[in-house]
Amino acid sequence: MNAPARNDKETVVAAAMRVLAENGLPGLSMRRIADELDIQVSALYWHFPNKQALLAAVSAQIVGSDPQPEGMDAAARALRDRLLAHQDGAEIVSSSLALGLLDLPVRAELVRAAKKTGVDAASAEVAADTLVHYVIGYTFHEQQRLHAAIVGTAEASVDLVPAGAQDRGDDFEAGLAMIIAGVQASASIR
Amino acid sequence: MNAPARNDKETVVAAAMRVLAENGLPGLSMRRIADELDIQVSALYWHFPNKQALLAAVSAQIVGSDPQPEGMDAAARALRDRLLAHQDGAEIVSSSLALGLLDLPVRAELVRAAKKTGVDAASAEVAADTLVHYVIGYTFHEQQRLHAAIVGTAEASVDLVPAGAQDRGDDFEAGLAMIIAGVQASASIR
DNA sequence: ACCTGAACACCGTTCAAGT
DNA sequence: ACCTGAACACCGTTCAAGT
Repeated sequence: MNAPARNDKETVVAAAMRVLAENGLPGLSMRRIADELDIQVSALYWHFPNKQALLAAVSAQIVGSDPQPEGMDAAARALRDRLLAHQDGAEIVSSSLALGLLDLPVRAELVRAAKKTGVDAASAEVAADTLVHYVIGYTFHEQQRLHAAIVGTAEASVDLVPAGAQDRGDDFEAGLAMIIAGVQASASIR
Repeated sequence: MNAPARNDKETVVAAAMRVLAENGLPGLSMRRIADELDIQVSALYWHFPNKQALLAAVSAQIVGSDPQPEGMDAAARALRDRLLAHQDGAEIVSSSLALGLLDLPVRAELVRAAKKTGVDAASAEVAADTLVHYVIGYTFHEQQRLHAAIVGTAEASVDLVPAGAQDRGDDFEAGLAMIIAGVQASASIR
């Protein structure tokens, strides 16, 4: 009855986002994405050369496009919020980034903000990368624990979760403040 | 001719380390480990409940046991060296750690060294975790790029690799110094 | 205590062929 | 330009049965 499915990169990525939201990264298989679109798995390979390329497009969607809040702290927090907004967001972005398949829009703002503290250009790049590694590493860890808590026996009392989440956020802020203090210390040396 | 294979956790982990060294994490399958030991895959499940548990034992081997160098910088460098000594070491350790299946011996020394700078106990924990996230995140990124460079077309000129590796190490040191400066700055505030 | 053999329910990727 | 259908070479995990 329906006309045969006609998709493009955009609709494929949108389907992948839906599968990710429902099944997480372990459930984000090419077959499940194809099922979501009511097409054969092999059809996906017309749109993307392989799964990593598709995941890179998903990553780009997760980290969003240009308008970034100003300042190292706000930019770092914005990245963290984007990652937290999607199941296993940090892990997906981490691997796309490591494979060099993803440009992180927030990095430019981190470099800009670091320079404003008075460090030289090379140090600003280092500061940006250090912050990115911290935010992704911290959030990855956090999301994995969340996943383990869900998969593991549902023994954790429900009312401990919000309290734990608050602590996690506080620890994130404390570590972030430490790194920013380090950047500023590097600036005042010169 | 041979007596039937009789293994324990130790020999299984040793076999896994050999498979990892030769094939990397993507090639570290239960079947390949079983082949290395000349046993059936199912036999591995007598020794470990699942693959993640086996990977946690591999991770423990990678990060080594107790004697750690003193000082935040030396301890962080020691962790990095351990990760770099094994293919995909950072990725394996990262996931075991996130799943709460691995104790990092170096963390205790990082906490101890942080306290020596004069920060309070809570800040010392935050400092240790921040450093751990940085080291693992940085090294993960580095090892993935290395892998991508090998898999990708062998177009990169060979003489650029040592130079690039040196730059990577320098950037690691610069970021490390920044975080440590941040810890010391936190200490001098109080 | 440790292993075999067979099965189940999946994977990513390729390729000729269709419209 | 986009999709089907079928195949290839794999996965992790379970389970009854053997010694």
